[in-house]
Amino acid sequence: MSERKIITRMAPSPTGKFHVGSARTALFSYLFAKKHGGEFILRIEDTDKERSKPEFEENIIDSFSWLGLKYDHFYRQSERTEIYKEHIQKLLDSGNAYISKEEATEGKRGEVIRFKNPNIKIKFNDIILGEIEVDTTDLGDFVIAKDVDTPLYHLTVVVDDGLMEVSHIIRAQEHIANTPRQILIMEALGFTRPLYAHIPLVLAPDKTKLSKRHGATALLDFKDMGYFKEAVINFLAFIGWNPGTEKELFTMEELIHEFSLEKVQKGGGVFNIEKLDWFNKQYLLGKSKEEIILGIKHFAEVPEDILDRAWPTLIERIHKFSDLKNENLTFYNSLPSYETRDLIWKNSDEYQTKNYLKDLISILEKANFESVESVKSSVFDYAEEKGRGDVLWPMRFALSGLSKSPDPFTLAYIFGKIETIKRLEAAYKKISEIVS
RNA sequence: GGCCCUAUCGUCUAACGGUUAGGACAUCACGUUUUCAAUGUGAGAAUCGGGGUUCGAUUCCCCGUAGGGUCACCA
Repeated sequence: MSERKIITRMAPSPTGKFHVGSARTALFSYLFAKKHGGEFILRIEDTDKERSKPEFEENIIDSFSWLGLKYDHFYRQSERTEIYKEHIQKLLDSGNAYISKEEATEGKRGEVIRFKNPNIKIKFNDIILGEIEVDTTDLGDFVIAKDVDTPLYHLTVVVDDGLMEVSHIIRAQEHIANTPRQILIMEALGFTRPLYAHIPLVLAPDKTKLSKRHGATALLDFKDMGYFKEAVINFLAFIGWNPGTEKELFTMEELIHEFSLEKVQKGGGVFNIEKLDWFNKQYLLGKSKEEIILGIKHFAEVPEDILDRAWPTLIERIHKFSDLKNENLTFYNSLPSYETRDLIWKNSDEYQTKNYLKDLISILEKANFESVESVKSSVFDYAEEKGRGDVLWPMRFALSGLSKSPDPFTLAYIFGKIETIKRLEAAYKKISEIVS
């Protein structure tokens, strides 16, 4: 359609932590540019001196770098005041804007610069939504700057998109209402009109726009919770877009290759954290031992020496590393404390259990602890003979002290012979006390 | 309220006029299992309502209804 070089941009304002919804917008913008061999711009919209904060700009930059969204150009609007000044003057000179005397009230100045609204109908063709027509009369003569040195959003956006030759404005649907007035300014300034693609909103479970009041919404919170960036990207890409095939797992490269604005949904999509967890689990399963151990160490305290054997078990029941915090893992570090009676399986009794424990100790003293399987094979015949639950439950309980835990063979393998025997002996001693 | 947008399982979605309306997440059941988890198999679950157009509408049009966005000297 357009023969212009493809240039997209993400233009966040540093007035809060970078949001997952914004991250999704940035991702789409990035994917589209890269798919077409174009450029992607990150532009910090910090004209509001009161609300803009350096730490939020830093948060935006960190967010981009975590996700691996590399931008080809970086701008900061606060450094472009002269440029805006020129254009405001141009508008003033051409009669498209004027200095307006206002009633100076609290927080408002007595003089602002307003755009002279021609009161026409503006029609634009949104790539996702189709044709949209709005009568700009309702907009009135809107304010574009407080004074020549203090430009406001609509003016700066138009000037920058024009000067930076942005070809496709890909932004959230909440900006639809802004589009007509920006087109008005754009035409007054003589810039080439870009193409628009307003992408659907990311919604909270209550179907309203996702915001701070809906729990974790800052992108980097997800990093802190131990989610993988691949999972977050994959998940975010699937809110409002899908490839039309049944493939669900996509790398960034594959997304770049497959992405198209035509397949973007019109309506908003709920941020379904359970699906994110599922994506994360898929990526977790594909991670290297080193990466996994690193993640585990970050969120849980498990003795270094058993990690080498315990890691596959530790990630079995989690979706993301922070889930480890909800697991009871203290038994890995020290001898578990438990009620002696809990050692006894269903219909078994303390006398039998005591004997099982004793036999288990002698069997395991001769056992091979090379693998889970070798432990299992040494114990299993005995367990079969006496009753699986009767033998295996006390063995597992002696090792973990928990009614829910990994199986006894795995536990024994993780702990090794010495620690395993030690725990079984402790259990034997406990049960001996109530038997005698 | 004005303006604008949207509408398929609970959720993310497929279908580009003709399908037993497909998949995924979640849920449930069953199998496996000493427990939990994992895993395997299977099940339930949707076209907002009403009119058209058409031989035929999830699909196209209109009207309702519902939901959302936006109405700053913020971005």
